[in-house]
Amino acid sequence: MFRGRYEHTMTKTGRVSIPSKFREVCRKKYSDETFVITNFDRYLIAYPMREWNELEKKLSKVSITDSEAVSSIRYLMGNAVDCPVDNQGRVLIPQSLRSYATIETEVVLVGMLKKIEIWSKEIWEKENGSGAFETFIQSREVLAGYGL
Amino acid sequence: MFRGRYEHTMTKTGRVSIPSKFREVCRKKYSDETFVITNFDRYLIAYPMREWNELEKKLSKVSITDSEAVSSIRYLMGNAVDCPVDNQGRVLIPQSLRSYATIETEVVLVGMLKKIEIWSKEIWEKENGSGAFETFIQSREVLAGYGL
DNA sequence: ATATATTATGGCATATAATGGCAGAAGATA
DNA sequence: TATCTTCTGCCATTATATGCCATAATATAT
Repeated sequence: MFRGRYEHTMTKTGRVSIPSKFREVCRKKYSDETFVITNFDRYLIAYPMREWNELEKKLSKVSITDSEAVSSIRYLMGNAVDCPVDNQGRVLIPQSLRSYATIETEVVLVGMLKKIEIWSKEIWEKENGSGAFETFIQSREVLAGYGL
Repeated sequence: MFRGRYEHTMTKTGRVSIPSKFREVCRKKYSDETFVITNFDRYLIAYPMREWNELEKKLSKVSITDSEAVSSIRYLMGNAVDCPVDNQGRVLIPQSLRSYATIETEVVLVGMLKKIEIWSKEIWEKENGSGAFETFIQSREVLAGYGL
């Protein structure tokens, strides 16, 4: 599982190094080093290809006549991009996703179990900077519902 | 599976480049680079030939006595056009389909699992532009019914 | 502490993608 | 048959993506 937080810088061409611990998870657990990256709220989510394929398998059962479901699929699939990891351990994040998440140079990568979140550092600090501890203390009881 | 969204421009002669990632799916998964394009809603759908054949197989089970189904089939089949991909990776979209989807120059291509949607950029932005995320959040529960 | 390996990242060269332009081929129309 | 239109192949250009090498920083081993 992916865990931990890393701060990396993006090159001018839009490439970001995947932390080596994450790549190790890719090799050992998924024996594949390709991610599918999509935008979410104000940040990006990178799924290992296998996890993404599971999702697609479910989505492909949806009838083309179910227009509400189709438009959700259109959102998910339309924003998804294959991002293979190169020999230097980097992915190219396409312009569209960069501008969506307002990523320019400083990037925060967060391991989130089966996927990775990619934030612009600026937005990360706004939403998860100081105050994150207090928020955690206040809302962690909800985890009780999951056996914690 | 086809995924991702691309904005391309159509030439004056009505040719549109198929994104290289889509062509790669054609080669690897379908080992064929011909699409069948038909109109659907206010946009076009391009099926790889093999997927189109599957669709025809299902449609051929419909009884001629089911006049409602028959007229839907007539619509789908009557507008379907074979569109081979040329050496530059482009397809010619016939005039009839272009005018149906009001495509003039700017085109949005969306990977939708086993098929591709082709939108005029103008209509795309009206229906899927800003606010798409909010719509997605609101309607994604429908996907829960499919095990997501 | 020093040597060695690994990681992150910048820079550059090359390949590929997208697409405009043009010319000949094929087909339609008069 | 002559003329016009649309289709199709090919070349050229530009921007972007990709591969590779170099370096600096960090971690690991001896």
